[in-house]
Amino acid sequence: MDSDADDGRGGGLGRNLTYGLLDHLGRQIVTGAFETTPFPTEAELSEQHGVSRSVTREAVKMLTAKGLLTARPRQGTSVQPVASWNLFDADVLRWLLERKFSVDLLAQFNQLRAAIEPAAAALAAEAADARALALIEAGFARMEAADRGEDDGLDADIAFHLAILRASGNPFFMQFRELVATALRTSIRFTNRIVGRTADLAAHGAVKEAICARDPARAQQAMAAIIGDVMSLIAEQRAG
Amino acid sequence: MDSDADDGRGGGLGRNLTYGLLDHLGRQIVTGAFETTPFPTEAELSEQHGVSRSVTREAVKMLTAKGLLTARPRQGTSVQPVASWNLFDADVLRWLLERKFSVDLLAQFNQLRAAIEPAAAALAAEAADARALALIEAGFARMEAADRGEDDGLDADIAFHLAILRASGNPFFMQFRELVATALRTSIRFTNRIVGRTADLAAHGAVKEAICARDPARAQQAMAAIIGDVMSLIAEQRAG
DNA sequence: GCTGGTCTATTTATATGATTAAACGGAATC
DNA sequence: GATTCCGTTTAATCATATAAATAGACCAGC
Repeated sequence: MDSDADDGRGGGLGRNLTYGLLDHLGRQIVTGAFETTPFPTEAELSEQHGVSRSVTREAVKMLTAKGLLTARPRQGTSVQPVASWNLFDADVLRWLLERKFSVDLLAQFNQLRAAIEPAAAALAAEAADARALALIEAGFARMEAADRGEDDGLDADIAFHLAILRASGNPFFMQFRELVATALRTSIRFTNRIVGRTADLAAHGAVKEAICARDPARAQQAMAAIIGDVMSLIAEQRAG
Repeated sequence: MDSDADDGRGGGLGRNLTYGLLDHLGRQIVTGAFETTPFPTEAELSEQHGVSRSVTREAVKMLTAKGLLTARPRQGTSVQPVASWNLFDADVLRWLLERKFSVDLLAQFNQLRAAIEPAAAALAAEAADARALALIEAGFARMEAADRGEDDGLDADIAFHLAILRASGNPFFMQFRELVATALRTSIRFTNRIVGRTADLAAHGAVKEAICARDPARAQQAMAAIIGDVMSLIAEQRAG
């Protein structure tokens, strides 16, 4: 308990010892802390972090459920290859994006967005009910307000994109809500000149209009333009 | 040769008591067993399944990590709303698809495939290396063999689609490999007349050719045609 | 020397108990 | 009526013991 290794308590994530350890180990794993050194045994983890074996085991089990670890008797606990990590777990994605900040990973995530969000916009144009449309319009209104300096640009942008994913009516597309929010929020440090620009406002408005007009093709195209714009800006950052 | 990802005992289900309980509870949750009745307490779970509290707690922690449960002192453990389930966890998806067999869910998953796989095919046409191309060709060769009755049609179909996702070079697209495999394998009972048909062979060949020719647009279009075909067949099943 | 089995040490897996902390209902209080 | 306080319930945590699994050392037999 006099171990100063886990003094980061009190943070929002440190809801309890298990979640604190989960977060700590998750970060360590994605930053490659155990690429050269073997993953500690239960006893070592417990001692290093000053917690009981129960806490250690439950944190390890959660990391196992997220695909980061595997544990076998006598062999010990070891980090799984990246291919088996569940990148669509919000915790895992956050750890990955927060680690060093990988522009490559952000670019790859936006390749995914380029596939997902236009399709979601098209579905939304077909299937959105009144409530979903209202949320999209509310999101856009916030972006307009942000443009006038009356709201937060990032929050407004996120709200708009999440509203469209929700309006798709497809639970698999809705699943990306948390991931997109995480990615946008985590990457703000790097791309804060990108989101919330005036240029975006027109493009977002075009998406909103197309969905309200029940025009899937136009909605898809307009959303593709937004993501394409973001991707080219990331490519610029990458080059220069 | 036979890369048995699943150990003899049904893929880690009966690997130990914790995984057994995890699977059992996961199925119960997605089938709605606790929609009316409250989720049991630790002590009740332990007693009902004849296992120790350690096993119970660790299984609950894994289900928590997958977004199915939440636990708080005094309030007990309770099932989370479906919106917070991690549908991109292979276990969760399998439980969902196996439960009753939901055609709606299968249709929605194929809406996702319609967004993902054409984009992956386009990326593959741009980025695939020699090894990735070889895997795609091997997958197609297996489909041809299956058409002659010399291989399993489902396995061949899965191998082909997974090879393209891998060839995209994007870890987020690769993430869908396990999910697509799970969905195809689980839905075979329902759609076994769909996969492995002769008509598919030409469409799959077109995708392969386009990727080998480094033609992203054509690869995307050809893949979209395949998924579109599957979707219309599901729609038929649904109607009739 | 090689082959095959056994034995042992190590580590996770499981069981069990006791204690602590958090959340909530409701009684007591103002 | 709102607030404070207390008791109950339950998960959270700690601690310890035993079981199971297995990698690697060891050993017998040929």
